[in-house]
Amino acid sequence: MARPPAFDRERALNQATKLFWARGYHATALPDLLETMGIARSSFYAAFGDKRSLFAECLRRFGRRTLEITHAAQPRSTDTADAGEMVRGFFAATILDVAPDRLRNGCLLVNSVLELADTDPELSRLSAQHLGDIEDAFEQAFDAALSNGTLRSLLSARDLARCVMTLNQGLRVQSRKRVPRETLWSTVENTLALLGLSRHAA
Amino acid sequence: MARPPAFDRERALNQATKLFWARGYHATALPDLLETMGIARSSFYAAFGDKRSLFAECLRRFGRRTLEITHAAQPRSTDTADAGEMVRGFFAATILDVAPDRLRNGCLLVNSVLELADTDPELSRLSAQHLGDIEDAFEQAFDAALSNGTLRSLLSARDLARCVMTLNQGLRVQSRKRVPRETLWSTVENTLALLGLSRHAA
DNA sequence: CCTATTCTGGACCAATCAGTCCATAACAGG
DNA sequence: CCTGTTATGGACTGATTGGTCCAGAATAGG
Repeated sequence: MARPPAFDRERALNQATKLFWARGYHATALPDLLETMGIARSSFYAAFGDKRSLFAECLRRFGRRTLEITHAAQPRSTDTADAGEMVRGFFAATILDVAPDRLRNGCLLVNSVLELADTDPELSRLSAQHLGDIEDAFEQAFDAALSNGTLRSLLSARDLARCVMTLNQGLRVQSRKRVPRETLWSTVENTLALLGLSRHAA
Repeated sequence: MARPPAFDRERALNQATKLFWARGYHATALPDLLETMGIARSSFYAAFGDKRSLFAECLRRFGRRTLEITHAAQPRSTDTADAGEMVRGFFAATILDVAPDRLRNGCLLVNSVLELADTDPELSRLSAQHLGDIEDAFEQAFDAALSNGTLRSLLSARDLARCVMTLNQGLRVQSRKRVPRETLWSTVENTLALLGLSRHAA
């Protein structure tokens, strides 16, 4: 019994995420958001409340999606899980199987942690928390792999997960430096081999 | 034969760097800069030209200083150089021997690469270039160590340097997440051991 | 003491920022 | 077809942005 919205909410959020991802929070102006979202000012405030709220929602969506990628990278059951394959799958999905401009943008969560650490600690902490969720997923995989013997390591599951996440974050910085995909991937291979997460290495 | 400046240029630059370091480029407003620098608006534009120029100068100073730290971490002559000690020294200087708030700010170069990748590619590239200088310093050290036999590795000097820089950048992200110093350091130890850069490990 | 030169404080500017408001348009149920 | 309800477009706001300008203060050389 009312006028229906003229825009697709999901699509609008995706477009907004793209822009925040590329430019960051502060440098993304409202008029630009409105344009890519294909939405008028008042509709924007009615539907999303706030620039900051919109950003928080983009962050959550991005975090959720990335966590899904992480889980999807572990196809088999826990018993036969190869933790190395999971990590490799994660990096393949986010480095190899990704459009050039997406790769260049790095990771929205990493970008936001850095940008907002001082300006908006709450949003920064939210980003960090999503990264923490991914780290936890890795830790669980390592824990399982250490238990069932498919992985042997001097490091604990937690330490392994931390190393992988540090590697990940370092790679996202490299991405924004426009380091070519192949170089990123060779860093992944080298590091995974050293961590004992590669079947091809010592 | 003229009125002398009423502010200390070096000190003003240091203060400006601090602010940029904590908040980033976009979120640092001119009035805040003027206040911490202890300088009036017109003097600012006379002395530094521009907000952007000032930032570029801060970037150069920061890059130069960090490169000095990198070189200072390699005390001995090239022949007996222990590349592992150099890397460890670098991380000790920038993680252990640093005030809490500095640690929390991460690295100005890393922060700027990410923040300005899309908004101001030139400044981003400038930051990336300074990081590249540091990477080159590591590579030279590794090259020397591989030559004189103090270091053996499956990886090339270049690959090693890339791994160390990726580790470094990952750690700077962790810093801004407020991961405690000890945790950062244990990641350093773990990774260096795996890279064969620690005398205590395999 | 006077003058040439430089620096300083603050008024001022246009542009842009995020956010509000309201008259009107578009639909759904009766 | 009418009415109640929601969405839309765009005018408008006050605050803040980076940057300019100029009158006057401070100094050094003569």
